[in-house]
Amino acid sequence: MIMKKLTRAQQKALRPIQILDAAFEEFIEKGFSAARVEDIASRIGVTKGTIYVYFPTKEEIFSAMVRHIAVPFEAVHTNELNGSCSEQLRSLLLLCYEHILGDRRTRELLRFAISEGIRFPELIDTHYQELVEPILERTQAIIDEGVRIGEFRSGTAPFARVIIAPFVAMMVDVLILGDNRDLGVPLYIQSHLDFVMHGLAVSETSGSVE
Amino acid sequence: MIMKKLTRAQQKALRPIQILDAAFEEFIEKGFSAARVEDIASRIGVTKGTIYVYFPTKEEIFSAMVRHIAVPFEAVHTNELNGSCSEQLRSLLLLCYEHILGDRRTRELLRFAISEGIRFPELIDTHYQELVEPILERTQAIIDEGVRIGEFRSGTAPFARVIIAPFVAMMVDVLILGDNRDLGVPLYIQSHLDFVMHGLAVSETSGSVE
Amino acid sequence: MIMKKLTRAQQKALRPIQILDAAFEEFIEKGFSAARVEDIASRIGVTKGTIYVYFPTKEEIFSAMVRHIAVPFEAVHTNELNGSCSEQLRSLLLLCYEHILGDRRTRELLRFAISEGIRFPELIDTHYQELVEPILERTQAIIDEGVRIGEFRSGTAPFARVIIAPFVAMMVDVLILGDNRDLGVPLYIQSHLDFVMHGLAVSETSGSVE
Amino acid sequence: MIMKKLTRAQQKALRPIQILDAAFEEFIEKGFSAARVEDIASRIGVTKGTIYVYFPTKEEIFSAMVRHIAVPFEAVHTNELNGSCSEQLRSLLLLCYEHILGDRRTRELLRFAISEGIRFPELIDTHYQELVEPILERTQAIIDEGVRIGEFRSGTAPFARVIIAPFVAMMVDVLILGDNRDLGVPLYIQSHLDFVMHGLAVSETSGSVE
DNA sequence: TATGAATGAGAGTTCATTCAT
DNA sequence: GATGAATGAACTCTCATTCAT
Repeated sequence: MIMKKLTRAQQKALRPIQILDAAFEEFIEKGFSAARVEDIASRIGVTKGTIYVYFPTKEEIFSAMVRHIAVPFEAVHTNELNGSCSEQLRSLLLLCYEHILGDRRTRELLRFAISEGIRFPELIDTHYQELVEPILERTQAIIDEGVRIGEFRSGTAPFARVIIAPFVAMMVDVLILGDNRDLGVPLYIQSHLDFVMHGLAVSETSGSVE
Repeated sequence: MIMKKLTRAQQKALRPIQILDAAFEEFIEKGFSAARVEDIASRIGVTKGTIYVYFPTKEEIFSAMVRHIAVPFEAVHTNELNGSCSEQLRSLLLLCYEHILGDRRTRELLRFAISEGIRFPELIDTHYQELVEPILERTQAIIDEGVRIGEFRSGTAPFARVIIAPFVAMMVDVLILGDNRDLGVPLYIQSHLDFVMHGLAVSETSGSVE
Repeated sequence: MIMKKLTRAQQKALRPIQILDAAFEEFIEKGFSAARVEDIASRIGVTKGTIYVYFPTKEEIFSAMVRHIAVPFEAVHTNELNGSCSEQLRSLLLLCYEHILGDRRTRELLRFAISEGIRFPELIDTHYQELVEPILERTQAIIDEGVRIGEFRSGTAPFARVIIAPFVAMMVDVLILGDNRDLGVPLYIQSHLDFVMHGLAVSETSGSVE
Repeated sequence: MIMKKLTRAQQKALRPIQILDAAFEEFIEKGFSAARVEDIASRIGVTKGTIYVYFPTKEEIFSAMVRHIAVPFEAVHTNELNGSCSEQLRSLLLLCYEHILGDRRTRELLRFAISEGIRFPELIDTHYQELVEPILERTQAIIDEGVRIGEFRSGTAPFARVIIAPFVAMMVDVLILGDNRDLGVPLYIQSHLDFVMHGLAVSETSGSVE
């Protein structure tokens, strides 16, 4: 089963992906400027000259890497969400959390948007298009439906952003503290869901709060 | 009133601060690695050499700058919050929002924590100690009190983090998109507050939601 | 008549020549150092590797190219020159001018001698042996004969070099300005010939000039 | 009298000139592409970083060097030429020859025009403006006057270029062979002058030559 | 205190050359 | 014979840092 040697053609098709994966790690650790092309090369056991066979500049490596990791968060659209609107929203949020904790790529895209967005504006667009907007749209759709059928109370406009916010905040925590530390994620998620459900619920006693 | 010439002593006391302010701007725009000591110097009309009179290395400039901008978010502790727990929480959150929109320093500290935290671990500590923890503690205190006196429902533990989250998410948006774009902040804040109040309210009908 | 496919043997025999022709163009445009082996290859629709099948180093390509283009200026010896010595000289000079304007190879050899002669001393020898000396010898022979039979006046020694000089100067102009610009060549040639004839003529009034 | 140490200010004013002089030598020996910035630096005992304090790119060093060496050949205009037109022309040509043999700068400018003119078009302009045109203009002026007063015969138009040509051809010889070889310059000059005088002389016997 | 010329250790990039396919 | 992926040495250019003035 072990195939140490790939054919030339296989190797060639693989190289750009290997490079971008290696670049991903280096850029995360060092940032764009501090990352060295040679270190990217070392990670996959080639010399820096090889990198330049596939990409003309370090900038291009970075941009290509962003495109490489920014796979659209399709699950958010394709996943069939069942049950009441509450249940759908709950499923959607859980889907998001799984996505962070499992997929560094999407999470690190946020880091790049924050740290390199000024120099790579495309990054910002990519981040919003691939991650933020899909989630916001789906969320808002569920809320709207919930409000329409009377399952959720009607309220102030940009609800979706607020409802999604704890998920974003957790991404930030993971980015800063790393995913090996215990951030109390399960309890946090529970709290988030609990809160969302209460916040959206049609309640009689809430009239006087605001 | 115009004081064109400062005494030498004043000048001397001022320089480090000028440098750190200039460094702050450069590090935001370029990041630690890409920022040039010479550009920091240019911003205050001196030359490279002068910077090294006050700081031994670029690393030191960065660290000192972080300490310089990370003024503890004291308002969060000193401000007298009046009224019911709801009102106090509301005041606290509004205080936070004012803090983002008015004070780039605290906001950019978050950027540095995300972008340079790996290389400057102190940054992470600073960010949590100066910004995150004070807010969380005060928030939690209010919630606890609210629960104790029956104003808020009792719920799952890390409530404070969830309640603060929309504020964090907005910081991230401002970091990524800049503060000159219209991010719909007033409405967002209203939505956040509205949501928090409903989520914490003691409601009768919410029993079946989760 | 159309021969799209050459036999392998023909192809093989052709390649080195194709390469040297392509190399000639590249070396003219860029000079030895700046010319890229890959660009030479592109010109004939092959890849770098192919070049190295035929030539071991870039230096060798250059040297071989020089040998390739430095076809001895045989016309200058073989051409039967008829008529008086004046007429012969006139024919010889016209032959040289045709040679410049029609044949870039010889002309560019001069460029290489000037620009790369220091690093490729053989170039200098080649240039003198293939171009300069044949012309000088033939010229001097005609002059000597003219002087001997009293058709030309006798004069100072290195006449041939001086007589040939305008032709050299025109080569230089073409090298510098390119052969697409109008350099007034026909008139220049006329002037050159006119001048040579007067300069060599046995005159009575010229005694006092020097 | 020996001053090993110059003041800072003196040193600084000197540096660019030192660099350009060193660059001149390197560019002559190696050509633009093959010349190394580090070698230019070594020649004046500094490191390559120093070069970049004064010039932003190698291209700029080259261009600045060309401007540096291309001092207009003013002697050709300012020198008072006395005597008959023949004598003036003779003096002018001798002036040119002195200029080649004494001043490498002007001579090497011709080499650069030939070898790097394609990539640095300004070089060509400079060479013509600073060297070629001044000589041609002055020469033509003398010829015209000589013709006007009947000292020279009238002839075909671009006489000046032809008359100057032997001087150009000798420059080329020196460029190719170096100025340490014995090129028989004195005799060549004598022959050139002799030829020019005969070629321009008003002669009775020359009618049948062309 | 401030300067800025000089340094030198890199970093990005290029390209002649090799060699397995 | 032809390819082109890979190499690695070399080169240009950058910039944090030093230090004499």
